[in-house]
Amino acid sequence: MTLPPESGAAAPEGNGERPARPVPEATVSRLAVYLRVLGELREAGVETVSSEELAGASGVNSAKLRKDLSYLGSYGVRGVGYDVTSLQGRLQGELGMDHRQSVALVGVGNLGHALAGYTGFAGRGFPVSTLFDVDDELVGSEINGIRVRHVREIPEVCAEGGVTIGMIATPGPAAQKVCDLLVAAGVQSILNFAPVLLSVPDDVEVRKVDLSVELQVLAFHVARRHTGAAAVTDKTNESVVS
Amino acid sequence: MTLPPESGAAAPEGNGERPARPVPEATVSRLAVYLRVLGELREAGVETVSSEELAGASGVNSAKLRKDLSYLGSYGVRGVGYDVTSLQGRLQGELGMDHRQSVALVGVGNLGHALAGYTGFAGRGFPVSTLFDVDDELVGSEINGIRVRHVREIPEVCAEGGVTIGMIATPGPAAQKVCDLLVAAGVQSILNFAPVLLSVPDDVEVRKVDLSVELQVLAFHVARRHTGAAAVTDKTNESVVS
DNA sequence: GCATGTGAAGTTATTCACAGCG
DNA sequence: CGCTGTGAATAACTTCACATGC
Repeated sequence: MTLPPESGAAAPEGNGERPARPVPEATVSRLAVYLRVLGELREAGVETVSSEELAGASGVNSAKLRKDLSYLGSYGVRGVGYDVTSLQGRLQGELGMDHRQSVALVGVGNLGHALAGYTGFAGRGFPVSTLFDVDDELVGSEINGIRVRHVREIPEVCAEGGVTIGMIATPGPAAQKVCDLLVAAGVQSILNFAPVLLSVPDDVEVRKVDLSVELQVLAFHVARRHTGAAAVTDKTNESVVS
Repeated sequence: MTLPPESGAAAPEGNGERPARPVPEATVSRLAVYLRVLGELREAGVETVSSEELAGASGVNSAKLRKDLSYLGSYGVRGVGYDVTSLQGRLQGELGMDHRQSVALVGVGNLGHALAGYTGFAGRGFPVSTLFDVDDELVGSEINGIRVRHVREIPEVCAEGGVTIGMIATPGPAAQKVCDLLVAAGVQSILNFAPVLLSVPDDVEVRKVDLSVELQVLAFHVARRHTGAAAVTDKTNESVVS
């Protein structure tokens, strides 16, 4: 039985905003992608999409998309498709965009500086509200209009500012210490760019972005091609063939 | 039948360096992590690790680690563990680090600039050898000692330089065009930071890093906690509990 | 008629648990 | 003995295929 543990009263509507469904982790990241695509569609004036179209624009197949959306309940119209605006709203709610999200970034070095200025975050509902660093040269300065504060201020500032998400872009050796400070400040979601494994209480969610790992996976495939082997077990490909 | 499809004529060589095993995609990214940890261990003077230790330091459980390594053949000693140096060498080979990898980065804006200066790449065997941009202000200048060239030069420069991996850090709208140029130049592995779906021939491997998606996944979990729900189906957690 | 929503089947990945070897 | 290596069991995820309902 692999079926979604259907949590009791389904309450299709009324205004029952909460089927309390257990969304698979793999689905969550795709929902974020669908949400971006829906935004583009809406800007383009599209009012309705079929699963086929939305899936195509998101790089997945339509069955997967429908299954993903089914975890949120039924929001499509048979024979027609999905209303772009209302599906967008539904996804925003599901992905926590109706709560205010406030992001703190620790480590304003090379990468951190770029992240602080990355317009993609604010544009997508994740304004970086505070910057932290240990470097006294930087503390007190402003980057992209945001003042850099000293790492030791993390506890107060994060609590005051209602920070929900912390990003760590420090050198590896500093990351755990910073992480501990964030956790102590009540931050329960952390995006870690430092190439180290963070230890956290298990009510804290950590996601790691490791750029070297990404390159290494690509290098593996380069090597495979030269070895002439059929490489990997996988099958993930809907790319448009030239 | 889940067993490795054993690809026909196995060992062309004398000393069986290649079982021609089909490494699962999920395993590949973890191998990259193990490789990093092994490097750290070696620098710390450690000569032998058990699967338990290496797994702990990598954030996975030991059964998974052993299974992962088993795809490369047997390199451990029962009752003892793995020799750090030789396992490191084995992984480097498997991950294509014995081929020369040369990385081209397209888009030297906010994020691209940071990537160009990211020491983690060169340090881990992925020197960024060439930068490209369309901005005439940038073309001709140097960043981190690397000259910025015009995007239209991609074909020649990539071919000459033997570029094996392309990184795209342009704004979304430019990404597909850049991607086409890279592909035309023979680049078969691309790391895409632009928030768009790239179309490529299916002999080209694309990996996408979407920072907003990462944040959104975290936001989802933030929202879940406030909803008090048991959230997700998943179970991916080996974080050290405080 | 047509596209959604979903059980059921298939595939891939993880974990268990223990045989086998140093 | 202890720790590796691995079949067998479990779980997660994907795809199929079709009944369902607009």
